[in-house]
Amino acid sequence: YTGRSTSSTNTMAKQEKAQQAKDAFVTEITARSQDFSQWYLDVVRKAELADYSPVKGCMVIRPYGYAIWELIQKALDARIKATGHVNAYFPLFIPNSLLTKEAEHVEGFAPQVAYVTHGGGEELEEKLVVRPTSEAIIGTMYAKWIQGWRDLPILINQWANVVRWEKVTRPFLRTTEFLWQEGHTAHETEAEAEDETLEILHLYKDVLETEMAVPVVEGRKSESEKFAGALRTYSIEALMGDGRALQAGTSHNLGQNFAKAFDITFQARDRSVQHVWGTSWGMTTRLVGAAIMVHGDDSGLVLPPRIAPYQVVIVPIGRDNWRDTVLPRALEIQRELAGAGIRVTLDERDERPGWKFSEWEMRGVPLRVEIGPKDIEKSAVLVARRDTREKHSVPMEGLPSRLLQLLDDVQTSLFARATQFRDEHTHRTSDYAEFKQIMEGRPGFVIAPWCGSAECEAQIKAETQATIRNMPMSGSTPSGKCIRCDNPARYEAWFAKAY
RNA sequence: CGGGAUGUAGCGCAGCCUGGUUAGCGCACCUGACUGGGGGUCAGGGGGUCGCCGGUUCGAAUCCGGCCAUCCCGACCA
Repeated sequence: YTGRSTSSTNTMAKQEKAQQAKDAFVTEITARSQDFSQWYLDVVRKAELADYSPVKGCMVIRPYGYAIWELIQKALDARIKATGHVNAYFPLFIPNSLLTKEAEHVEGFAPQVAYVTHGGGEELEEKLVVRPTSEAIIGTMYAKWIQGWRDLPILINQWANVVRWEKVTRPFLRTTEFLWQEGHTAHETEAEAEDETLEILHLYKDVLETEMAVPVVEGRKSESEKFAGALRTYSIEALMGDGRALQAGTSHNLGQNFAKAFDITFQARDRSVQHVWGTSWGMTTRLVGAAIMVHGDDSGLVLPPRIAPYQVVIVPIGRDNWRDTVLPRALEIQRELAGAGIRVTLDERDERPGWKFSEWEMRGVPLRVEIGPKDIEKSAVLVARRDTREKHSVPMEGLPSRLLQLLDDVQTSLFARATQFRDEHTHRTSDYAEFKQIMEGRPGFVIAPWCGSAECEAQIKAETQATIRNMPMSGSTPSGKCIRCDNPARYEAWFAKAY
């Protein structure tokens, strides 16, 4: 932000001045096209979504950012409950010995774990792990709670914070501490666990697409990318505005791995004693980052109405005594809209209208209602859309239903726009030279045949920085050779450079 | 964790190289007035242990060391 003109002369034409002020503002947020990463950080800070704390990698989620998270949470929680799950809460601390019970699990998480070694002024006999995820503690409890097949399934979710000591952090996308929900279920059969894993995956996709207007690809993770200790991991993957992919949710079929490590057994219908089949799945505050990076533009945040803390902002406009003439009418409209179930705020601060317009645009409010003397005369208001920036006069009569309809339109068109962008940035090739060429820069997804070997996967990553995001279940089985080697292709894999 | 950069008021910066009154500027903020349909004008005002700790010096924002945090580029992850 370079600041406005320091000149106090009145010689500058009014228009010129306005333009200069506009330019000055525009520089307040780095242009998205110019530096996506800096743009993202600017939006997070200027829209007051989050702020840095004194602890490395730990952010403060500010009220506006938290409100977005709460709306995502609410939508997700409702779906989790509607599918028969219940919420509970497990402890933050896990005895180190429990984490180490599942070999792959501990190997995967050990480097990222924070420990508590002292308490009450004394060194602890056994250090405590600050949970990076809760399989260990929940598995331990399930072992106590499950005796016979009638105790199954157990379908528990928890909303919690977890800590992973990340080397590189970014607000929302990767923080040392983050908020999430983690579901942990136990089942009688392998098939049931697999059904559960996929049901949740579909549920996650629905939340992203319906609530957040973010299109995602559902698929299975490769061995190297799967969750530490899982049998199979599935994910939903979204494409950000800079052409990089973001894992937006994961669902794991744990098989009997954790059941065996934690002795979670039950007596089956045939009287035999068996280990349960487990799943775990989670989505995190990272989703807020996804919403920013998928929909945002040069002016800042663009929020899909369903996760917008304010869906409509009313900006009163007027002369001299506007507080007496315009404000009462604006308050009336606010009440009317709130009564129709619209999340609405009225900006009655003593600022100039243009200033307010820009501010609320930066904060991504989907619709702005302007009301001034001219509108009152016509018994109408001006409605401006954040996504298209169109501005129309709309009669006050029937305003709530008209706005509800517009909010739907915005939600739909944001999804359509994001889907189009994703599709335009999804390529398909079976030629490695072409693959490498496409992967220069930030192209989005590249669909390519893969033999399934970890070696090819690692080589491709080393040579192009691209990783296998997942292998969609809907993908056809390819007939030719692997993109990199001469072995027959077994999977259709979606590659991308990822966050 | 390696390579690079940065840290001075809420934000953006100057000052540092060459140590020396009371640390400066723009925006933002506060008070008042005029204004008000895309970031307005005038007048007056408040706000800073110069990231933290230590060293050198008569004297440190400035020189030296350590630490912390942030950003960018790589290796690891939601």
